[in-house]
Amino acid sequence: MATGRNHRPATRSRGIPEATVARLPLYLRALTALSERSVPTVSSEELAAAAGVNSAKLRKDFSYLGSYGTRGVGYDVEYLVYQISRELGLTQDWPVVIVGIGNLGAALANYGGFASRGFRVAALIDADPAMAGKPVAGIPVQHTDELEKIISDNGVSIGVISTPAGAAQQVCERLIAAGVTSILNFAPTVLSVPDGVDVRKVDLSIELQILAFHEQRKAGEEAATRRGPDGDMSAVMPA
Amino acid sequence: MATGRNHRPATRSRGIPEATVARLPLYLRALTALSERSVPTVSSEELAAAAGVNSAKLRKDFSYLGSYGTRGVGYDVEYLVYQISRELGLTQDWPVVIVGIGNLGAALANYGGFASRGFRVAALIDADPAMAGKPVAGIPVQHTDELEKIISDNGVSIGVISTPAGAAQQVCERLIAAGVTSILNFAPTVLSVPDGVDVRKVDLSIELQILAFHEQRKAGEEAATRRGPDGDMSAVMPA
DNA sequence: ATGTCTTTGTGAACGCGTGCACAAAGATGG
DNA sequence: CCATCTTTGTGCACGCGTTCACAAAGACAT
Repeated sequence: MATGRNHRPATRSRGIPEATVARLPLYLRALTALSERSVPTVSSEELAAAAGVNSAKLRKDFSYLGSYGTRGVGYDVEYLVYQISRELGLTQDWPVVIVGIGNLGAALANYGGFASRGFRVAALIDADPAMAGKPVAGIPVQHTDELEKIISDNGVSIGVISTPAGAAQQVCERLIAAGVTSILNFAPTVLSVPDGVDVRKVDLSIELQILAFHEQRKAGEEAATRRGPDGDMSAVMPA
Repeated sequence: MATGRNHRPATRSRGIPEATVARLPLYLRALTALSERSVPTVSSEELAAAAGVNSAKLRKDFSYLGSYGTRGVGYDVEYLVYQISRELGLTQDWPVVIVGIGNLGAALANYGGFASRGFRVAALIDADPAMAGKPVAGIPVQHTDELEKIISDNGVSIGVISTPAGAAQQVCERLIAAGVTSILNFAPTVLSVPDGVDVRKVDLSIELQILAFHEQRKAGEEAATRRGPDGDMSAVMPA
């Protein structure tokens, strides 16, 4: 059992760096917007600005996918949309299940971004019997007892966990046992998963705490300038 | 106007690497759990396992904060909880506003993790006049017109954006003009912010797409195993 | 056809983050 | 007081990711 996020050594699959993969959806979004405005081609500079990254980085990212640009002109928008979609596996249909239909789970079920790009909410699952049958976002909630059957019947390989922290690990294990190999975890816990299972974590509280750190630093910066960078903190030190 | 996430060069504030800052909340959570079970001390090995990281990494992370451990024994749980809380700025109260009270915004307002650690939801703001006054999570929703007044009256420096993508940039600019310097963005857009403002992005759709990429790779792997690690993919290449 | 101009693709250097491996430090027992 | 044992703190090497800077490639005008 490997613990936590899958930090596989040398994650490079077919030579595409993980950092690049993480940016592809960003490019894809910008390109889709251009495509809807019927823009035929775009330069690395323009696209980089739209995606909020450095243009050299963007070109290097694309170079991992192949040489899809034309020098002196730029990139063909439609072609690039197709190539990135294919690379990300969005040309196929990905059924997902959402487990834990509380406030967050319901919000996820209603989130339009899921359905938009190849992802289909195959089922909503909750442990509360009172929820069973109740429709959320037009999909009836099913009870946890059905979990294994739902996964195998629909060929689900991606699961979303939005349960309370206490239930997450157990749900995770059941999902994996039933055949799920990718998990998006919203519960504030570290999940232990076997090798070969990918976990991505979204933790609202952690994001806020990171912001608080920087915020505090900004606030303390003017005061710290007085007597050097390392203010004396001995007053607050306990015995 | 810098575009996108604030990738400040040399983000190290007081010598604490950004990667370490991102893990501190993880350690804090594990330590809090230990504290509640009245565990007095913990070794780097144990704590690392609980947080899902390498023990060497954890020790190096703590070394940036100072020498808070005792060789041969481990770390004092209570003391470490205090030190990390202080470092993250969680010993003070952070009022936050949530702008955009749709499904996601409501879920965030109800999320317990916000209130738990020094974060207080000062106000919920929505552009829909029909929402005004309606209580969500016990807090009455206020109209966007009040945004500037709310920010300055409450001394808010952290804002959460959970509006549709189209409204995000405009909301962002109003927040910043009113005094907000840290933003947690749930809208699927790249935000342009001036220097000195921190933006963190949470994008559900992007996380799913990254999972899909790895999922697709796994699916293609068995086929690729036949003739070496770098399977020839020309069959699926379009003209 | 040739020259100019634009934009891509990439070699190379640099910096950050990670993990190993070990010395130093302190606890504990005799 | 000394020896042993545990666990921290860190020097060092390595690899990934980012960025610069430029040569190669192609479009386009003349």
